[in-house]
Amino acid sequence: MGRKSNGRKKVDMVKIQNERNLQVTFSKRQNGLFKKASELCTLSGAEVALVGFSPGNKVYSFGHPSVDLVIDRFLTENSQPNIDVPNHLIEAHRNANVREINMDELIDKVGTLEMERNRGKALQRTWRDATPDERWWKAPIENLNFFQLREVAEAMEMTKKQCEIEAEHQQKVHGIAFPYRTLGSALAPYGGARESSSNGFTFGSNRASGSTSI
Amino acid sequence: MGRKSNGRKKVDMVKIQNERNLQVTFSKRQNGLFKKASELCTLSGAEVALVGFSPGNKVYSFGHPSVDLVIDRFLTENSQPNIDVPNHLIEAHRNANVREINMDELIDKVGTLEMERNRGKALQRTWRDATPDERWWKAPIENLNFFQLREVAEAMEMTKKQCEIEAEHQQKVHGIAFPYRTLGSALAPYGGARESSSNGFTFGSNRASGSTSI
DNA sequence: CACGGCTATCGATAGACGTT
DNA sequence: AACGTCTATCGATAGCCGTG
Repeated sequence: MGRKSNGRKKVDMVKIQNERNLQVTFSKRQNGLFKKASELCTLSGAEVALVGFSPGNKVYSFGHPSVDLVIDRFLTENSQPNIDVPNHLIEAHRNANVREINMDELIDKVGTLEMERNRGKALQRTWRDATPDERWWKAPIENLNFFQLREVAEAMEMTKKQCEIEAEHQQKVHGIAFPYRTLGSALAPYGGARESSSNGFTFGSNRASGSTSI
Repeated sequence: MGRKSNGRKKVDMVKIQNERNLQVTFSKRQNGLFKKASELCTLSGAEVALVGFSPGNKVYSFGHPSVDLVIDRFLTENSQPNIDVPNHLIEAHRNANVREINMDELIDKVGTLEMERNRGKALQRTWRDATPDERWWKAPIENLNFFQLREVAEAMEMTKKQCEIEAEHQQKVHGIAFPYRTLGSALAPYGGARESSSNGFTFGSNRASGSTSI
């Protein structure tokens, strides 16, 4: 009986010429790479940041605890030797310190996916013909993949943490109590308590190809 | 006769407890991750930067064309407040059901500022008069009053819950566990140690104690 | 503590095809 | 164009042992 597939075949480690295969391969390996990074973080608790640009120049990134934190740390601990990164960028980035980053991350995470699907080029051809009113802005959370969900959840956790800290501060100053100490207890979708690890996941955020109006 | 090895065995995706195994696994997977990243670059010609800190806080990195170049590009393009989209996200949620509205609330209450980072258009009306370069970087949570914080926290809680539910669903479908019950290690500790970086592979050597942190 | 090597498995994915 | 699905393989690696 004819097999439905000849199965995987070895491939030369050279740039793929076939445009279509390149796209598919990039997509698959892209996910695989993220997964690997994620697993490494989970298994060893290491901090990892992964950023890159697809063949189409779309940005994609992954980070644990977050891309910004890791990059920041990297730049910081690496500033001694020196680096090419313009100082103003480092500073700008640094200004987005922990507290702020969380919220930024959150927004990024949630919006990122949709962003990628809406912005620039992609929008022009991919979704232009499709009814824009029902495409991307349809189904938010539902469309996020597992890793993205984790990222979102974590981003929220961290942000909330900041909220609590900030609230606690305000309480000391204004004397108002904050009712959300350990919200974790508020929900119980799962049976038992779980270990909380974390991973970041962010798909093509901004940027379109060189022809965009950016 | 007696096998020299029982062969590979499946391993749970949770932090490895055995210190030695953790070290070995990190080392192996670390190499694997780099290799994957490298292959992705070769096959698709994508630009990738990978930086991280081992459990022992040693720096390691990989980059094509180089870590610095990619990070630089990432920071640059990420600093450009000219991406537009989050809008849709909001509207999408607005049109959606209750659960999503939470995210709306969240973004509405806290996101305005941060969103400038991703929306050039919004910038025009809300913060156009203010120096964009300092506006959206500054003050997110700090500027919220107690009650706003409460709302934010609550919104996040509900949204997170949705994430968990959704994740639970995905777990059933994809068989991936969702490790988010309570925050736990959302905020990773900051160790010290630096070393290395740039082109190709670079492994951190021996640690340096001084921590730079923020 | 970081690697090199070995074996038996587990996991990732090239190809082909279908779906949104 | 980006993803999901399926099959047959190829590649990565857990567990062990040894070396620098």
